Amino acid sequence: MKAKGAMIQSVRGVKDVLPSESLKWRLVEETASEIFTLYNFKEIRIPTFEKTEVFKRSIGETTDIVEKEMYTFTDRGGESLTLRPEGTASIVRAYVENGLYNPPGVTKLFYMGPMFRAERPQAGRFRQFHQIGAEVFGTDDPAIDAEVIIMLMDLFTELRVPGLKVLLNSLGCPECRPAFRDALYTFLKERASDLCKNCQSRIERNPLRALDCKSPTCKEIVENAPTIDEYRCDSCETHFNNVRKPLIDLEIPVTVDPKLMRGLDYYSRTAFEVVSEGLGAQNSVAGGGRYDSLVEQFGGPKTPAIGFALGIERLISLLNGQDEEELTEYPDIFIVPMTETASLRSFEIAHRLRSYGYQVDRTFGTASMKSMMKKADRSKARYTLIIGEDELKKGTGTLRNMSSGEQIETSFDDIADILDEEPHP
RNA sequence: GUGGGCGUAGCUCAGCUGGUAGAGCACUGGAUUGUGGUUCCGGUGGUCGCGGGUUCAAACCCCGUCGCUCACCCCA
Repeated sequence: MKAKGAMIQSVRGVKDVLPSESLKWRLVEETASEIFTLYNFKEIRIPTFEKTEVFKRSIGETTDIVEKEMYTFTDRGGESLTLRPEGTASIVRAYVENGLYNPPGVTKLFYMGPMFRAERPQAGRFRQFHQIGAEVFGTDDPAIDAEVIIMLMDLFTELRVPGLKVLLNSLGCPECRPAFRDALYTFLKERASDLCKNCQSRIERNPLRALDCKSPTCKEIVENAPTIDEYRCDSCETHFNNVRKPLIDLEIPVTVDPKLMRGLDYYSRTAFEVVSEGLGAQNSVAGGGRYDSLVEQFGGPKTPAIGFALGIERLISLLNGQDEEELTEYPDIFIVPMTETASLRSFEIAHRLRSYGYQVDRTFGTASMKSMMKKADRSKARYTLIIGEDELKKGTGTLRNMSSGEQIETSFDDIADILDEEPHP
């Protein structure tokens, strides 16, 4: 590489999706869109950045995301804007702003796109990453909680992702959670000196999070900590049971995990996470839960809601080694024009074949026949159409079947018919 | 922000106790005046991440720096 200008690298933690991967992305996005449509979800497209306030108000001031992970900048008018670190906040803002609660009823929305968090990158974690998410507004019927989880698992099943399980918990509601929180607080406070530094600071800020600390000593201590089960009110308990029942009936691999907490402040009741082995330390492919007071916080009418988001990069890494060849679309026909005149003539032929829906490519530039055939071979086209002096005189081309090596001379008008007769492999 | 590992050809990597660079793949030409995939022969391609130090001599040792990567925190 003779570097005249120094190479410019991409920003840390962001990735290019190269052609070798992009078909998998399309498969994931299209499949999600199809499955969600089966459940009558409608797509919503929201901006990539918002007023910073949108995220501060929804995600919570003391969460890591808001405290240190947001890409925030000041625009020309002096207003603080932020590249969205997640989708739900924007969806809620859009739901309220556009009055989607009218007419009243259930609103089912999905979205996909990039999210931004200024974290240190590692396996399965990027600064720009992509999520597919879905949100349902307007009902707290546990049936919708179950439906949303079933829909998510349908997507994974359709994509044939192996070895997933759903971790499920209910975080309680504003009625019962405070009591649990207090109990946990005093429990932790009494043992503060034995906890790791992180958990010590969690006691005041967000004691719930000490429950899924990975430090061995904390794990041991927390083993005997009070759990939400003991504090859930009757209505939360019933709700939780009714979320679980349909999942069990449909044999969705659900594990109740009383220690499953959510990092973001807005969750209540149902919380779930879909985890996989083989993702490294970041083993969660999707996460979601219920947020019954967020719409109100955004100035809308009291509207219960539930949603989830899945990480596209993580999902795709679970797809690796699966059917990569099958996904790729190779040309049906590759044209090798041997002269200038042939090159000109091939425009017309290629154009007609494409209009019939065939994928067509050709050589560019001058090269030996041998090297042009090599290019044809590498394109993995089913057929090569050779057009040289002899053919031009007769108005024909030589059509070569690249797997059998058979070739026939054909008039340009008949090529499409010949391709049609051959079933696609 | 903290810690570990790693930066050698386009890619994957080798390079012993320091002696001024190698393989495979890829690319390209030929064997085969208009025919690819196999084989054989040849060729292009490297300021060994960058800067400094030690030394007669550094890809190799030392210091710094940048980048990548994994992990912690946390999350998708």
